Amino acid sequence: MATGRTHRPATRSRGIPEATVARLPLYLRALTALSERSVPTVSSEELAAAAGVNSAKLRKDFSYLGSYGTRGVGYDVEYLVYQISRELGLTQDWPVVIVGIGNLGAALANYGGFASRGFRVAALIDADPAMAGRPVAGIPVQHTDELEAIIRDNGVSIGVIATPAGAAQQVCDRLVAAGVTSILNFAPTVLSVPDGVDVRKVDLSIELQILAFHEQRKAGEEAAAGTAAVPAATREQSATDQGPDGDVPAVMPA
Amino acid sequence: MATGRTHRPATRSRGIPEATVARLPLYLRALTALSERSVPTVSSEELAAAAGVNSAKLRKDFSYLGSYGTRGVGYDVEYLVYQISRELGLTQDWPVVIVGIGNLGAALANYGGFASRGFRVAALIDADPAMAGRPVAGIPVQHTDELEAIIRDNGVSIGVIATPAGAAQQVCDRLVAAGVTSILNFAPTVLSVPDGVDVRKVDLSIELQILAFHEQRKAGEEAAAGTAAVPAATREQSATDQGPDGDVPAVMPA
DNA sequence: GTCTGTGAATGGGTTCACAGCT
DNA sequence: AGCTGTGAACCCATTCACAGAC
Repeated sequence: MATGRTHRPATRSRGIPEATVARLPLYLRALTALSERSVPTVSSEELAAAAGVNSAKLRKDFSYLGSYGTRGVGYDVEYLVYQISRELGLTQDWPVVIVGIGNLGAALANYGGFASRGFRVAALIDADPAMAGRPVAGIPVQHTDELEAIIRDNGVSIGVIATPAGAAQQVCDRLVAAGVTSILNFAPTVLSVPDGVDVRKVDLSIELQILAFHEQRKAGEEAAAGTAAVPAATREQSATDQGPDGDVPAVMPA
Repeated sequence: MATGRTHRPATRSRGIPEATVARLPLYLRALTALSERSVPTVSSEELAAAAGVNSAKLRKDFSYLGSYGTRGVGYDVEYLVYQISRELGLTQDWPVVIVGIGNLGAALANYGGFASRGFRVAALIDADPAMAGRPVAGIPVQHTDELEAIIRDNGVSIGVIATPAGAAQQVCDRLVAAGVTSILNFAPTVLSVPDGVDVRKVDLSIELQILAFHEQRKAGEEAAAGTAAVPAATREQSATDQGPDGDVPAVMPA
């Protein structure tokens, strides 16, 4: 779209590196913001700053998708938005179910970022009969008994688990048995799944513990450096590369 | 504690790899579960399975902390729990503030995983005057105006941002100015912070987009492989190595 | 015999630096 | 002259495989 590029993807080889995949949503967000401001083109330097990465990495990442830029000029914003969306599979509609409608489940149901990027909350499911029928974010909560039917009827392939830890594996098993092949797990447990099913986890307390580690380190160094060697420097773009596994999240086909 | 080990940390060199740090909380969780079941020792193989990693990685990780195992036997559970806790800085109390008490903020406030691991919610802060005084998770919400005073009075160094994207940078600036040096950001924005401040981000929609990418890939391959080449295999431990930044989350001193 | 701790080998990802297109 | 695209170098992380401690 936009400037009619005549490129064919060329090296449409298999395999975009996992680390690159994990950054595509970041680029997409930055590009969407530019698009809304009607900015027509952007350089790797500018876009990298907006996404919080360095420009060499960004160019390398884009090189895996194809040659979508123009030397001496930069990237066409609209065109890139389209290419990345397509690559991520966001040009199609993904119905998702959220299981476990506590505070977190409700937060997820209300989260605008889903709907805006091709994800549609097909159903909210909770084990508590008292929740049944009650609407959350305009969607009525259904009972766990309906889980299998909901998955099948809506062709759901992505499930979100926001239950307590104790229930997570059981819910996971049922989701998988019913046909779900991608799971986003917020429960603090290691889920086991069959081959071919992807699991990504988000764990709030783990993130805090990692911060605590660095925080402790800072405190130690400060003490070691005499009294007040506050390094507090000038405001700059933070890199915070938490990538795969916190780290580079390599979602692997289990 | 437990079996009096006489080791000195020996190679107590600087620098545990970031990828290792990101896994320590995982090991700690698995160990805590074993501890509750009063299991005295555990082999690298068993513990690795419980944490969802392979045993070579686990042993290498532990080797960075020191030689805390016993060849031919395994690791003393209690002793390891203590060592990892200490390494992560969880033997001290970390007061945290949560800013933005919507559904997500409330979910975080109610999340048990915090309190159980040395984190104490020192205050909940929201910009909406209507929220002020209302208790969430037993803690009264305070108005944003109080932010600086709360940080200073409680010696808070870790802040959690659960506000809408638009408010996040501003909140971040105020937190940093007031003395916070570690931030966990749930708002879908890139935050810029001065050197010396760590930021980790958790982005729900990014995780879903990564899943969608793999989901799309699966669908494509399935189609390519004729009709129904469902690989669905036997239930096994899922690796799902999402490490740094989704990837290996390298929290870097910005 | 068992299981840890770790050098060596391998593999991915990031960064550098520049050739090549506009 | 400017900015992309990419080989090459570098660095970090994972995996292998075994020596060494129990």
